[in-house]
Amino acid sequence: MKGRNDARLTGQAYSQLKAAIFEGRLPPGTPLSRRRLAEELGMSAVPVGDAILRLESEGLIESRPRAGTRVRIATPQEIHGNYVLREALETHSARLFAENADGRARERLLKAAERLDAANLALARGKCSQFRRARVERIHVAFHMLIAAASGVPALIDAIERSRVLLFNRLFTGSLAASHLPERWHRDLAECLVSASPEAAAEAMRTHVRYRQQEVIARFKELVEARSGPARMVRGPQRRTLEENGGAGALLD
Amino acid sequence: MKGRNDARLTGQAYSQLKAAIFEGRLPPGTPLSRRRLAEELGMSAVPVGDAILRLESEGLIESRPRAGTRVRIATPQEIHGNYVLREALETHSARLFAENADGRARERLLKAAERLDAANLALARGKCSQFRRARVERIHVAFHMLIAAASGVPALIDAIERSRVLLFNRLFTGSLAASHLPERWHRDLAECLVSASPEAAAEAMRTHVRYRQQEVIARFKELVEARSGPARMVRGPQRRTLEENGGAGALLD
DNA sequence: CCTTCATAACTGGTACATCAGTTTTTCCAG
DNA sequence: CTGGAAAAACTGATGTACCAGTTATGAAGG
Repeated sequence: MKGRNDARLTGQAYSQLKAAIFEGRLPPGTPLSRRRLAEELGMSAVPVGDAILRLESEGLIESRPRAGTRVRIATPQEIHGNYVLREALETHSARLFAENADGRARERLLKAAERLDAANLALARGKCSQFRRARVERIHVAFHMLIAAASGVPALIDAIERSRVLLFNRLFTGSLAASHLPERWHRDLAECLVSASPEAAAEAMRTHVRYRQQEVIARFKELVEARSGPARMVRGPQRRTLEENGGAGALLD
Repeated sequence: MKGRNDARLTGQAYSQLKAAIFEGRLPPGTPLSRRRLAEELGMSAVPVGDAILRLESEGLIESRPRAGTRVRIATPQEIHGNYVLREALETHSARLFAENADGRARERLLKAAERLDAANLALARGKCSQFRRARVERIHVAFHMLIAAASGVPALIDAIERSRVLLFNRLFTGSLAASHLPERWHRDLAECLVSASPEAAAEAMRTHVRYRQQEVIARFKELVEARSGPARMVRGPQRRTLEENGGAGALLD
């Protein structure tokens, strides 16, 4: 996803904002002011605006003209839709992997699956610090991108990355990432992708995605219900929340 | 795809540029200068820059920092990749249609298929003026979007629209849109989607997409070979091409 | 005629100032 | 206190000016 523009200010603003959103330093709902961000990032408002435009087109941010910009808050419908999209993309990705992947790629996938299952198990046992969850999530993304990469089709790889980005943001910042998975969950999937027919691989991936989908949506709903007691985040002053979340420090690496 | 920003200057620039690209008034390779465009559109360079940024993120335009912006030229690999992506998305879309679509949607799809086949036939017989091709292409898009819409999942619908947008631009401006299709091509597909099982519907769509993919890529290659005689568009002054393509008029509706 | 290289023209990137619309706060009447 | 209107503060949108990097141009030398 990185481009030639990362050297420019606009690219810096984009990267830093994106990272801050992913790592939970700017949770969903946080207001983002161009001027404020420009000041904290040490640049003018224009490149910040460009970065915001880009993040908005990726769905991480929403902006109402002349009325404010904020980190987007996901609805259950959106999460559901995102899983539908992922089912389409990753199912095909799995099929292509089973068809085309060479020996090296297959070996690497098996190893990645082992690592991922181990990390998930460790996470389920130990405590779920934000840092550890982020690390496991990175491994998880790497696993799926390994499958996608075997297709050799940039358009497909980008689309999968994009859909994951959206989901990751929503889930991670909503503290939904930590969930108990079957112990050999990814390993079984990987073995199927490596040795079964393309159709079987696609179906295995479909099952995989749908399982997660149901689990995540169930958790999300219960989370939403739990926090909807005093009907929060509906009214009230929502300015200056950036400072409350750590101020200038929230944007540093 | 349209948003609240269409009322703003940035939205106007976006819409007009997009339309001009689609309708062939700005063929692939045309250099786009912010200042020049700003002048012709009667606005400043900033909203034009925002529109360009947006179009770039959609893949219609490419821009090298401080060295120029131009309408993107597709490579055969990109076209192939786009069809791979479409196979993933539309296959799933067809499956969902067969699963979920209500009676009204099924009826409308059958009618749309009839209309599309008729239009294609007429196009194959008559002459292929740019205007007529554009019209048929609109019907074609509507047909596929009808299938996508039945899923009720915005993320999927947008992804399909986006992938079509890219392809349409590349093909249409490359004068590849006109091709001879089997007479009942879309009608058979529609009937399968309407009455067969989800799996059969998905497979029918897969065949459909792959058929077009092979056909289009073959034509594209022969087109590229045909025009690569004097090794064109490699060197030579490429400025002021906007004026050559109709000047200010090229951006009007 | 072809290459080389300096210069001029043009490009996108950024800063700053200002405009117009929205939200929050303030303050006064009830 | 309450309600509501006016004003203040803030927001994104846009215009203008300028900078730094790239490309085209054309003159000078082979």
